[in-house]
Amino acid sequence: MLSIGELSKRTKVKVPTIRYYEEMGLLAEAERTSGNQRRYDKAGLERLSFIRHARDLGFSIEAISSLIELQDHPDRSCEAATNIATSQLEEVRAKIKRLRTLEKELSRISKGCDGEGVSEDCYVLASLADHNLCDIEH
Amino acid sequence: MLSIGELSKRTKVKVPTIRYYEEMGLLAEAERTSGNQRRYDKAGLERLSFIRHARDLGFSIEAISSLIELQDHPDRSCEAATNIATSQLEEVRAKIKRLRTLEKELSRISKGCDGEGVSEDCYVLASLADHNLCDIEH
DNA sequence: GTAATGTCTCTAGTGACTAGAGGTACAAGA
DNA sequence: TCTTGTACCTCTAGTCACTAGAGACATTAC
Repeated sequence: MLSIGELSKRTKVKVPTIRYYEEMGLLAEAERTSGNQRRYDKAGLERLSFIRHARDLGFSIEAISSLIELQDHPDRSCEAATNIATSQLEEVRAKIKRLRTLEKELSRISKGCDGEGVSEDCYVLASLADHNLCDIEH
Repeated sequence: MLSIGELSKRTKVKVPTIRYYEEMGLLAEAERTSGNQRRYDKAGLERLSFIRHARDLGFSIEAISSLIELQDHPDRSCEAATNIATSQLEEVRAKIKRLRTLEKELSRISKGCDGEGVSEDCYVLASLADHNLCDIEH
């Protein structure tokens, strides 16, 4: 049985975050010692690893809740899991697209000014003040 | 002179957000009518447009504060502005990089399961449970 | 037995807003 | 001039996914 600190080290999830996940219902309430401290078994470790991995991939707590629901019912169709993963993928792609636009614009703005002048003539500030100076819609 | 609602329409910044920016010190405290309602002039409109544009480009409130400081002191070197823009660009690039990794991984996971089986055999769930099934470090 | 470290609960803070309650001001039409 | 409807005011609390800190108790190593 692992203490919360040991579990934290193994999963690289911080101690308060583990407690937070328990509060949010992602982790089952842990067993306790006579002194009221949490103890975790292999199942707890695996579930936390699952959560951590899903969070790393950007899934929301809510999405992870749904995925765990499915995990706990191995007989259910996995369509829902695939849907969640697909919509997460779409979100990621949309974010990338938007960030690429920002990147272009920022790089153009940054290049426009060498930082050697005075702020009155700064192209960075001028660009931010006047959207018409932008090449791209954003 | 514009009411807060008119300013909101022109800049596409929501009314409570305008009040929030004032509270955060991004916008100067607006003039008031005898009945205590905010009124804005051209300078207010321009400043809010600046803020909105910078927020659209992902600058934090804090970064925008610094940029406004510079705007208000046209004699200062614009090096700081260029630095802020450059570091924002770097952040955007780092985010894109990370999201691309996620995209690859999610797309691989999604493709691995057609959603037609039962969750016990779902590749999406298996992948999330076991990081070793991942191709890429993330 | 004692000291150091770990753990407990609870509250509050983060960033950038958003929502809602309860009350007041303003503009347009009768 | 009065009324009605909309806009506006302040204030508090909620969002997401944690993070920080206080003050008290438990465990472990020596």
